[in-house]
Amino acid sequence: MTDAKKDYRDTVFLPQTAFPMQGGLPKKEPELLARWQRMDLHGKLRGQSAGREKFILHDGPPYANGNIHIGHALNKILKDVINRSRQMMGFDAPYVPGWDCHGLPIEWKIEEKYRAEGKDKDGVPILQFRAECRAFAEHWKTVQAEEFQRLGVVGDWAHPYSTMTKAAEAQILREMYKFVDNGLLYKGVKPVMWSVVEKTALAEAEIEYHDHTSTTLWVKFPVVKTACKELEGASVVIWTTTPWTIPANRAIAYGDFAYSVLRVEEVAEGGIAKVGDVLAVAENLQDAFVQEAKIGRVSKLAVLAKDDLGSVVCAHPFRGRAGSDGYFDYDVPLYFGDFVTTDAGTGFVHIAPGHGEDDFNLGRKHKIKFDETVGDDGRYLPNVKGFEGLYVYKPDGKVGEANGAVIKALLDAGALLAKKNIKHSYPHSWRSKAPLIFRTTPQWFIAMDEKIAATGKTLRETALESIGQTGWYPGIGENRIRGMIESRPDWCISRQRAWGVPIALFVDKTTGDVLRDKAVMNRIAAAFDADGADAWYARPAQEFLGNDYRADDFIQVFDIVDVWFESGSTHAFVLESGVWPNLQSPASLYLEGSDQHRGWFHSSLLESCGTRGRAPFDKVLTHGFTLDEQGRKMSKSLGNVTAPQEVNDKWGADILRLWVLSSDYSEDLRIGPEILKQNGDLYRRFRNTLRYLLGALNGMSDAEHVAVADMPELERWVLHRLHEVDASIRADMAAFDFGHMLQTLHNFCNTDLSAFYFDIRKDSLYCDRADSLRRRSARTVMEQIFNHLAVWLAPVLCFTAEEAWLARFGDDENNSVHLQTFPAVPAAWRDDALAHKWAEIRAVRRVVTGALERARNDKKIGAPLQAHPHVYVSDRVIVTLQDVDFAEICVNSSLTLQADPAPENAFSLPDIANVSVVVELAEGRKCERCWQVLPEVGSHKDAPDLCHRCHDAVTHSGQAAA
RNA sequence: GGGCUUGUAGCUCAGCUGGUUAGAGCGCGCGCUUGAUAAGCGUGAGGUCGUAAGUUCAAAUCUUACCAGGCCCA
Repeated sequence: MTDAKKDYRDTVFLPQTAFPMQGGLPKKEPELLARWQRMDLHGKLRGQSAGREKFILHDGPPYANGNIHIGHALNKILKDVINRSRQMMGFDAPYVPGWDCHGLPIEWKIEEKYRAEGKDKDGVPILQFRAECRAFAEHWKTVQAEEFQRLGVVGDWAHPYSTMTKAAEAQILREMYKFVDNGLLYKGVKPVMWSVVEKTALAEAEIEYHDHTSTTLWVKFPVVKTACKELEGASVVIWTTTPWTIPANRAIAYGDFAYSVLRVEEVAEGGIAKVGDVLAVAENLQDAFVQEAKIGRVSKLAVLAKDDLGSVVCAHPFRGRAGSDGYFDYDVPLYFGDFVTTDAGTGFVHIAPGHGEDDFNLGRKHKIKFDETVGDDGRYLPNVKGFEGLYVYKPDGKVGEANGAVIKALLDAGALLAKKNIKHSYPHSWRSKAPLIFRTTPQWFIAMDEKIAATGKTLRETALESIGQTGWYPGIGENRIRGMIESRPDWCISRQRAWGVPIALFVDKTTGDVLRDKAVMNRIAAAFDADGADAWYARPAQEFLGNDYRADDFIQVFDIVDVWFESGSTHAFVLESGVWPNLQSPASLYLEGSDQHRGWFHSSLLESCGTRGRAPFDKVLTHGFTLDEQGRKMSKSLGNVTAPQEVNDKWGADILRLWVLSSDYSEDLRIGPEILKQNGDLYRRFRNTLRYLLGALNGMSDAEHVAVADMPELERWVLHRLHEVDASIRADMAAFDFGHMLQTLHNFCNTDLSAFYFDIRKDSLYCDRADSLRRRSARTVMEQIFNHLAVWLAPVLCFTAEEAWLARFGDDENNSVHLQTFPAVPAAWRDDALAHKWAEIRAVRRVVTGALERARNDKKIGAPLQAHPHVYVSDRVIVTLQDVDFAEICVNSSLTLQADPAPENAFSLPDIANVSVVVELAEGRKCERCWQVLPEVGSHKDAPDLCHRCHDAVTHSGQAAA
């Protein structure tokens, strides 16, 4: 033959596209963001979908006090994918992002700044302080908005909501007034951690634990009433680390374990017990007690169990005390407490409901009456007769006289058995470092179990009903929030703080009643409309009260409302307000981390049930938390933190989005370098599929289109798959099952397209004449694949799908994949019989590829085009395969199908019966253009290296596609 | 300590109401291709289903305990 073979590369239609293989996302994504901004994508979306059925995902507001972390990214990405997919399913899905701006963490930041400047918060005018808090929140709101948008989140970023706007503050107040109107708001008391130095309550996070030396006491409480003979004339022994709480004692708690009744037979040196005393203590603490109390010898009279103690009533050790005017003459009953342990003490816990959490709860459970005993300055109040005015802690934080006075009184009463100093961990103020006390304070509550006049139901009942009417995703969320609502106490909505919305009420100084005058409340709310909540601090009380009342007769309430009440009211000042006319209430969906069963879902549910009688949402979806690759919590000290900003810069936001959707977000999600790399690989498959399609569609025009009926079976099978995939992923999107959707899409790209359809059609695409029916059919179908795939991927890979879309349709600024809806799939594409047939074809093909692999290992062949498989199958299968070009399907140059019995050495697969393959070399020479090995090559004098097809194609090259 | 919850190949996930040798994709090894080429195709090796008991003819799937996580409380 000729020496120099002709190079036919230029006559082959190789894929051509400007869409690069490498994403370069960190650089590309900001460009696309700027483009969306320029073209006002969000505005176009809204305009385009006006009038459609609405889907309202109401944003739960993040707290504006720092950069976003990976958990924020997870949350916002998930919301964005849901919004985008609903939009593309044909809904109008407007999204208004929001921020939670009031609250303690921001106050702390400003206080911290003051401390650094040597200033004291209390010396700063409150309006100035609030202004600084506002500026701080505003700053972080701006930062977070940037960071969220970088993730590709589309929404009304120009008009977000926040809890600190005037309109929001005014509406929050109006929501509170609704609870005044419906009678659920009441004033009660609650024990809090109190600093007598700062005269303020402290939140959990403001408390530091340091060692502190406390005087501990063992004290007798004489039994005065009991059904248990063994306890007649005996005393119950309690142990306390806070002697000053003894005057506030109202009960004694016992546990579920054995108690001994002991008779003192002998007192050791220094002991103050008396011979003949009969004392009850927990059995396994009795030895320690006997030793501490310096009791020489005891005899055990009896052992009692939990049930023996239920009916016991003691007297307070100060009963009948001179100078107390009978103040202590009440009964001290015994109650079971599940918090009682035998770690230390006597197994009996003295209960002062005003001075401890467990104490308060037990008191509430048994409706124990009690007084406030200690004032905000740390002194006993006047009602504590005989002790009034004594300091528990002095204003300088030092121990006051109260302990000493109590100990002396106990000694006088003969009730003290022992005392001892111990060093233990004790709560202190983070500011003054002074020790704290538990103290009841007046607070505002929303009642859970009072009937609302309008409905005749309690808030708890209404909330529980609403839970049943809400769709919970995953379903287990319902159990969780139901349990919480069933068991929660009344909602304490007041805080003694500065940065928030004041509970703007007036309380009558003489009656203690809340002023419920509509005119006054309206004036206050109007002032909030005009000036925000600052009005409450800036304007004189008389201005609100008008001419009907005198400011001197009322106490103006300066407590602020719990921030959970604020965010629980977002449905009112965002969805219902009319400020965003796109929105409506109730929301279709609330979506947050599973911690919000206790937080935002919970407070929104209660707020809305109390004011509107139903939940503000139809569905609630929760996601898990982000952990590192080992499933551990992320922390700076472990060095396992993945920051979204870093992922954006290294991989791109599309990879982060892919990570969210490829994970099972209903559980906790893991993230780290390996998982990101994996998602990078996953991404490449999607990107390359789009890229191959773009390359294959180079120069495609409508003139090339082929009617479905005229297409080869392979193309019609692909259309069937499009139909199938479309149905599957629409169902997935509706059910928020994006993991399954992504898997379906990935398998489609991977298994159906890349490894099967594209692999087979490469030959036709590259080498057939441009006007051939086969090639035109392939391009017609590939156009459909592209149009579907790009749109299917758009909610998840919002940047890449757009990039591909523009590469195909031009970057006219009105153009965007995000303005598309999922294209309709003609029902005619579905062909179950064809699908069944092609499933069988692919099964036989697997045996062929297996045989080719063995031939390759035997060095018999290299590329599949060198091979000519002899395929031995049953008559039935021959019928299946006879009207398709099975050589083409297996990417071989030629192939023989035969129904003969297979030779001994034929290749077969265990799971595919009656199919065996023997691989031979294809006969003939390699066509230099299409690389098929065919006997005909050499028969054309003018082109001795070409097969018939290629000769024809080259001869008619003028008709080649561009 | 309590409530809810999770634990299947290196990774991300399927495995419904218990029933043949536990699946997929990725990654990894090997081979092919060099006309999707920092790509494509084929193929192979990976799991005592957290551990231990129990129920059952039969358990990843049911029960109990334990271990290791997570969220929310205390």
